[in-house]
Amino acid sequence: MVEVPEVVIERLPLYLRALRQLQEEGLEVVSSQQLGERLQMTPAQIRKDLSYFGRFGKQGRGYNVRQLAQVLRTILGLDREWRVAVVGVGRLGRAIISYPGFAPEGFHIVAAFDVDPSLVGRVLDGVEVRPVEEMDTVLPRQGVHIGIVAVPASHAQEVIDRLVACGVRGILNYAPITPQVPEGVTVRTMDPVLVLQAMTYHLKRRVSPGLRVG
Amino acid sequence: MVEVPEVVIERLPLYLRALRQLQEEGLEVVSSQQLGERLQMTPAQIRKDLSYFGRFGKQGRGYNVRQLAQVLRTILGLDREWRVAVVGVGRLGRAIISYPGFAPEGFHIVAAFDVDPSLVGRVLDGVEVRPVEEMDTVLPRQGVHIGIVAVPASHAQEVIDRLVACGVRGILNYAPITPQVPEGVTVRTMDPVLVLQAMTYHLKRRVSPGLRVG
DNA sequence: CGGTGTGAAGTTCTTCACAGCC
DNA sequence: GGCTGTGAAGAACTTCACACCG
Repeated sequence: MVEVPEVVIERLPLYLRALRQLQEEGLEVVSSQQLGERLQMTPAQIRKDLSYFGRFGKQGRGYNVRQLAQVLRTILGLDREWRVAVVGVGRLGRAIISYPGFAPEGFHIVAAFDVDPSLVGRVLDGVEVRPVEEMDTVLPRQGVHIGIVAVPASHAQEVIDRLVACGVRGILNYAPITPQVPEGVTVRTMDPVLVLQAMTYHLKRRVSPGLRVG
Repeated sequence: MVEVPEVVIERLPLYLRALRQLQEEGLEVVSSQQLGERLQMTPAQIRKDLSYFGRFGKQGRGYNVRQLAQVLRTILGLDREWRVAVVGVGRLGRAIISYPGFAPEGFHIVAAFDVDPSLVGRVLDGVEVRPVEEMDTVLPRQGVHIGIVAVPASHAQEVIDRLVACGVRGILNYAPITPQVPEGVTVRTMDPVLVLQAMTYHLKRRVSPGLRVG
C-alpha cells in the first residue's frame, strides 16, 4: 500500500460535504456515479480515492451514505474537537469568528487576538479579544491546535512565527504572502486575489478551464 | 507549442505577487533560484512555467523584475479593469467589499445585491446595495464581468444561475456548495472549512504535507 | 444486472541535466 | 561563471476496463 496522495486528501472533505447533503435528502445508498455527478468528477476517481483507505462499498449497490460519511470523518480526524484561535479581528477576522460553518464541523474558536487596543476586551460571539502579547500564555493554556491569520500582510509572517513558537501546527492564512514555516507545520493560504487573477486569464480568452472546487 | 496547463496559470499570480514585493525592495533582477526560495518551489518549475509564454530571462543574469511583472500582467489580462458585483452583503460580503486588496489589482466592485430589505439602500464603501431583483437590469448595464457569491448555501446555486443568465462568465463562490455551471463559465469556490478538514488529516498524524500556496 | 475495487494504461505535471548564451 | 530555456526522463495523478461480488 502506497502513501496517500495529497490531492486525494483534499478531495475527502468534498465527498463528506456531498454525503451530508445526500443524507439530508433522505438517500441511504449512493453510487460513485451519482456522487460524481454532484461533484463534477468521474466515478473512477471517487472509487480510487476511497480505495486508499479500505473497501466501503457493496457491489451492485454502492455506498451506505451515513456509514461512508462516518468513515471519512474518522479518516480526516473530524471525530474530535479542534481548538482554533483567530489572530486579527478586523472586518475579515470578525466575519470568520461569526461564520456559523465552523462549529458544526468540530472547529471551535476559543481565542481571538488583536493589536488594536480599541478592539481588545470586546467580546465577539462569546470570544473575548485579547492583546497579541498574551498569545504565548493563552495558546498553550487553551490547547489551541489551529491558528487563523487575518492580519495585514506586513505582520502576517511574524504572527505565524509566533503561532508556531506556541506549538500551533496548523495555520490557515488569509494574508497575501507565502508563509515560511518549519517542517511539521501545515499552512494553507486563502487569497481571493490570486484566484481572481488566474480567472481573468480565462475570461480574457473566453474559454473556461476545468472546474476547480474547494 | 502545447496548451498551457491550468496549474501553470494558477501559479502566475503567485509569481506576480512575489515580483511586486521584490520590486518594492528595490531589486531589479531576480533569478529563478531566488524567486523559488521565496515561493517555496523549484527554480526549474518557474523557468518551465514561464517558458510556456516566451523567453523573458537573460542567461547568466536572470529576469528583470519590473519587466517580468509587466509581462505576467499582460498574460493574465490584468492590464485592464474588471468590473465585479458582490451578491450577499452579510458579514462576509461586507468584508469583501471593504477589502482593500482588490482595487490595486484592477478589480472594481461596482454593484452589490442582497435580499434583506434592511440592507438594501445602504452604501458600503461607495457601493449602493440593491435588491437582488435588479440584478438582471444592473449587471448588463454596468458591464459586470465577475460575480462574487456570498449568500447562504441554500441560495447560492440560484444566485449563480442568475449571474450566468446575466452574462457573467467568472464567478468566485464563497458558499459551501459545488456549483453547476454551463461550459464557458469559470467558477472557483473558496471554502475554509474544506481546507481545515484536509488539514486535520495531517495534524492528526503529526506530519506536514507539501506547502500549498494560493 | 449493477456497481465496486484495482492493476494496468494513459495522461499530465515536475524535475533533471545540459547546450547555449551573457 | 552563472543562469536561462528546454527536450527528455521521471513522478504523480487520472482513467480505463474488467474480474468479481451482492
